[in-house]
Amino acid sequence: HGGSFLLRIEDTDQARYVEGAENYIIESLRWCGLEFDEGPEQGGPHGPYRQSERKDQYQAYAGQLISSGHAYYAFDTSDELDKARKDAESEGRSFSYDAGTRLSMKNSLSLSEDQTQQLLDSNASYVVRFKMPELSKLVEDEDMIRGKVSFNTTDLDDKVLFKKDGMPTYHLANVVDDHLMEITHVIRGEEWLPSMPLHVLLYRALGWSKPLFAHLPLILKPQGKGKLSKRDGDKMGFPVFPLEWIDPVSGEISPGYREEGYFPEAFVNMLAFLGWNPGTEQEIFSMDELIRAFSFDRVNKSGARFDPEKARWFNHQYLIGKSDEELAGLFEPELIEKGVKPPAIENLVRIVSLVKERVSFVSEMWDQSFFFFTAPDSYDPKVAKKRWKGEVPEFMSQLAVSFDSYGGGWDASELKAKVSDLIQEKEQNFGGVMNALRLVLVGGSFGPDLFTIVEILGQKEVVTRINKAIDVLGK
RNA sequence: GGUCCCUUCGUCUAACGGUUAGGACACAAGAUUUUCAUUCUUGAAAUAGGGGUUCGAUUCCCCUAGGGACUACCA
Repeated sequence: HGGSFLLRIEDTDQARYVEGAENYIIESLRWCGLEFDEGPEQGGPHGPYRQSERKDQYQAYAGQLISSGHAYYAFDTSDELDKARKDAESEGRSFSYDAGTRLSMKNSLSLSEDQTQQLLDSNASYVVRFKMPELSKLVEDEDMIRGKVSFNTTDLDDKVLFKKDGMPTYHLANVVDDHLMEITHVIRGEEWLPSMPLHVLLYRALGWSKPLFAHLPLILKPQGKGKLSKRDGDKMGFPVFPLEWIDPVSGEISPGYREEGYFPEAFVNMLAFLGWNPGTEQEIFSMDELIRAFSFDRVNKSGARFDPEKARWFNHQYLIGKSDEELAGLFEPELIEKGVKPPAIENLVRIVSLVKERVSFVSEMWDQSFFFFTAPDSYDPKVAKKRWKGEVPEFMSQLAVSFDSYGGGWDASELKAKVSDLIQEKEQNFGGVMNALRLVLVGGSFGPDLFTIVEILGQKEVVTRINKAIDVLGK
């Protein structure tokens, strides 16, 4: 839409302050490629960007709401509120601080003006509550995703707008800041839908025009009931956080998509398709394509179950879309970590091209290609039993001699022709020999084209491996 | 419990009154192949149930059921 993207930190709950959380949010957005134009670090015309630094404004607006009759002081202690809740519960009802109960509570509506003033003067702690209109009134608003959504004011309660610690609640801070910071679109999770009428009423009470609302569907657990939680990821082995997070207090580590080896493009693409689709059969979208294709009318209303398998698939798609050179660059550090000296870059590029189709993550390339870098230290016993028998060991030693004395061009097709001739000459079974040679070179029954492996390993190494296998597996 | 939102293959979803209900993931079978994968082909798989409205409902309305969210001086 060509607008500005502001990052605002909603840190009005001082009790829940977490060291490093703000930085984590910023780093996560950047990793995803979501660049914001204004925020706490770089500043901008709508600052400050932390609500804790905008504290002064909220009190003024709370005061304005009180003078205009849209809000009131409440002096109830938390003990008194607990008691009211308990009393209601014992009668089988649930307590709601609303038009029906507010006059029996301790607030500037039930108290006289003098009493209220006295409490205020004596520095009694108080909160400011929104005075929900008591007449049954329909609050309707247009949600960009859900269309018309309606609530009745008689079902709504008097929410706290301003806390006794001098900080606003989300409801007040969000409305005030969105107005002051000229926010045009409020796009948030569906869990906020029940708060929409309160927010609409607040905009009206303050005499402001409201932004557009869009309530997005939630991400649900892969199995079972409810929305996706960190526990589901731990249980099923997938991350729920974009970046690894280490809790500064408990030290608990939550894995991240970045650390698991997901490409940010794949992560964003996967997420974009949870609850939205372009209406075409295209599934792989770059950030630019996503920006161009996205529209609210193609966002679904119902929650979307997260599918870890599909997430893997997205990563696979991006992996095979990358150049062999780029992947080789990403794979090289893994080799060093495994204690392997990386081969010449052109060889590594070639190896990568052979295995990229087979994996979803760079980290999986090692399992598919280790035999290019290090001789197998064991032979799959099942394969050995099946393939290393009869005349095979004898033929293998002849093959070793033949490879050793080979003086022609060392490339896959020539070698294949040469070995085929030898097989025919000695009346061997082609498939049987191939499988045995594969066992010798890679240690099992897997891997890309065998003669390509032979070519890449080189004359000396191939001979060494054959002789080693004869030693280990016997003649 | 109350309020609000939602409901198409196992999962993500397409079809904005007329389609043999389409695609993708996962699954199964077959083909290819020197192995394992890849790839290709094929298959199985859905309109929650019941009422309306209509010539005609996946599509519009109502009820039921199921799911989800909220119900804090948290966001």
